[in-house]
Amino acid sequence: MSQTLDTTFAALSDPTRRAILSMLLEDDMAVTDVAEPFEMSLAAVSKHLGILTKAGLISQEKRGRVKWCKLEPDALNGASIWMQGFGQFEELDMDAFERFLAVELEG
Amino acid sequence: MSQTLDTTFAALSDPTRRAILSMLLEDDMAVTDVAEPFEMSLAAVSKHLGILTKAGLISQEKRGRVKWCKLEPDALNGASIWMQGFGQFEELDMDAFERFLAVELEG
DNA sequence: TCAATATTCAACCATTTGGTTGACGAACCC
DNA sequence: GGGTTCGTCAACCAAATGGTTGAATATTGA
Repeated sequence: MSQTLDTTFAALSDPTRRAILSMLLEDDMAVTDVAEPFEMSLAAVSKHLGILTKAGLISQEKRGRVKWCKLEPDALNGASIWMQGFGQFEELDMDAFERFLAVELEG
Repeated sequence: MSQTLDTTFAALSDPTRRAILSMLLEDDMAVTDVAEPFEMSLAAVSKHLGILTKAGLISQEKRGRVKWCKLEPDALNGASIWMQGFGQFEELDMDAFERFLAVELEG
């Protein structure tokens, strides 16, 4: 359990990986398409996807020669419960969330 | 902002640091008392406290020769908003949270 | 069949991380 | 003043992290 929180939070601590999760919020994507906006090698993105997969935050399914990446938001439940214990956070403000994502994605 | 999420999630990815935060949920503590339950040097715990302080998750105030550590739960707001955007998580279940902490603390 | 596409693997590298130890500076108490 | 307690600093170490490149593996399409 503590192991799970370790890997979940560690996976979320990298901006590239958080950006990938945000992208997958829109729709499932192939590895090559996930990698496209990033200024790093495909192999590096593939590693990030491996870390996200190991953390359970995404799943990958190969169809033909392309591997599809899918967000698995339930993997955040444990971490969310843990965090919420530390304060009564405001109700989810969807506008605030989208502002967050906007700032994150523009770098 | 993204910088903040980096340091927040990175700070939370270590089990010792999460345990420290849980301890501080009870009450403010001196550095030596924070270190007591851990099987590592005081210097190591001091480093962890430095990381938590830099992430804004705790604050430290020196009174006399003892330095008091205080939880700063508001520092979790940003991360919480970010996470909640990925799924409509259940309402906070305090029992679930306490079970989490129990498992974490017993190792 | 053969070239192109999609993805990973393996080896390598620099930096960061989490820990150690020993010395040090401040504050307290006898 | 001198020993004790509180906490950090500095130097060091092993292991993990995030990136690179080049070769390898599948699958597709002409």
